[in-house]
Amino acid sequence: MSHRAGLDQASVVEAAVKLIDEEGIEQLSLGRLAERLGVRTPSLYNHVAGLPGLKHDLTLYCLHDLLDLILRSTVGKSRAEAIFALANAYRAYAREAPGRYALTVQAPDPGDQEVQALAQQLVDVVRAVLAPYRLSEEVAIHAIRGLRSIVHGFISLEVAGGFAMPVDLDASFHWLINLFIAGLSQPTVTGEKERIATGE
Amino acid sequence: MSHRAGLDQASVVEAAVKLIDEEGIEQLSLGRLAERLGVRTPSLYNHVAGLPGLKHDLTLYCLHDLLDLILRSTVGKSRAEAIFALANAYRAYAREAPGRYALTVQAPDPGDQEVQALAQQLVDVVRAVLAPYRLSEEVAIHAIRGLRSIVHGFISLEVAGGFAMPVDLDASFHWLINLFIAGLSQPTVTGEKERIATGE
DNA sequence: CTTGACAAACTAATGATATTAGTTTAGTAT
DNA sequence: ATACTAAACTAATATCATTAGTTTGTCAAG
Repeated sequence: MSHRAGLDQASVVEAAVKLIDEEGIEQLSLGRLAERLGVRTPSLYNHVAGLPGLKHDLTLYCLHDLLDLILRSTVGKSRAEAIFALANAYRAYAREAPGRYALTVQAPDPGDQEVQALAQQLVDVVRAVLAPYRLSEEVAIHAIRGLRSIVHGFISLEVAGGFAMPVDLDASFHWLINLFIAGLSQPTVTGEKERIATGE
Repeated sequence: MSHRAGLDQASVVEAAVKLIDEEGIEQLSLGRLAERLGVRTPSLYNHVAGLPGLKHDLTLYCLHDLLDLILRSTVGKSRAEAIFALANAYRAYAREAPGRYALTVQAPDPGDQEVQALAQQLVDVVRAVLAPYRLSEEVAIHAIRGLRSIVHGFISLEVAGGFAMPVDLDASFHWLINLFIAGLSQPTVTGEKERIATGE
């Protein structure tokens, strides 16, 4: 039975997802993956374009995964409820599958149309969630970037173990999202030009 | 002149800093570093404890570097001015030296006292900058985590090329920091609401 | 001035890793 | 049955980190 293991691109990518979920993203190598699949390393080249190709395929897989989760979490909700749902879904994904989350954040090749399209769809969900606040086009972009920064920043520091202090992480996350939502409803933040020095 | 290159730990670490500044963190390898120093790879083991040891030493170097910059940027300032100064200094560091910034953020080994101490000093600067807002101990921790998340999240997405839209990044960053500051002065965010509700 | 110790550099070897080239073979279509 | 295709293989190369053991500057003590 050593010949014809019956692999294809999907089964290889799925095995890789299992590997990073169980052993972490840093343990991902073609050798380990081949071992799990009962196959020699070079055989994988029949299904993925080497390690870079595998990572690309994995990124696509995880972006789909995450997009699906985010969509499900926010459907039928609006305003604060939707923002909390989105933020919590992101954070839950990163906690459950840190390896997969890392793949969704890695620097996308600007020339990669598929990845760009999925990343854009994620941005569009954030945009839709913020739509009820009726922000100007420019402020809307600030807010999209802001919410992504907050969520990603908190999650990164959390999974990296950057928060050592003895205060509940859920409470801190909730507090921060709440601060963001409060800011969205404040005219001084959302519209009028501020006059605070940038501190050069 | 091939023997006795006259290296020591400091010169090796400094050469590594130059390497990651010029070629990026992903190009850091003992082979490349040795080549730059005109030495064979194993010779580096006389000065650093392999690649992990080198990264540890580099992390220490960069944390010192960043802490110094942050301290200088905020001295003599308070409140909004100090927060903007801190945030801008962080962001400037990450833009000028992405490789070095990445080292300051990588997951610290909980057992590493030196790194822990420096990370704590950075947190203390943030705490000091937020002190004038007279937050409760718990809210202060939320705010410290929040500001770190915002700054780190924005910077990460920015250097990863995650912001593709045609709106000025400086303006978005400024908007977000401004939102945070506005939130700090809002009773509903900082926790006054509960105290009022309990009749104090 | 010689000598010996130490440390800095070396060579050589090992083991992971990714990758390519070329070969065998199973499954399928003609 | 035959031939094509694609999936798997073996073999080889290159890069990287690491360890072991060896040579050789440098410097200080006699």
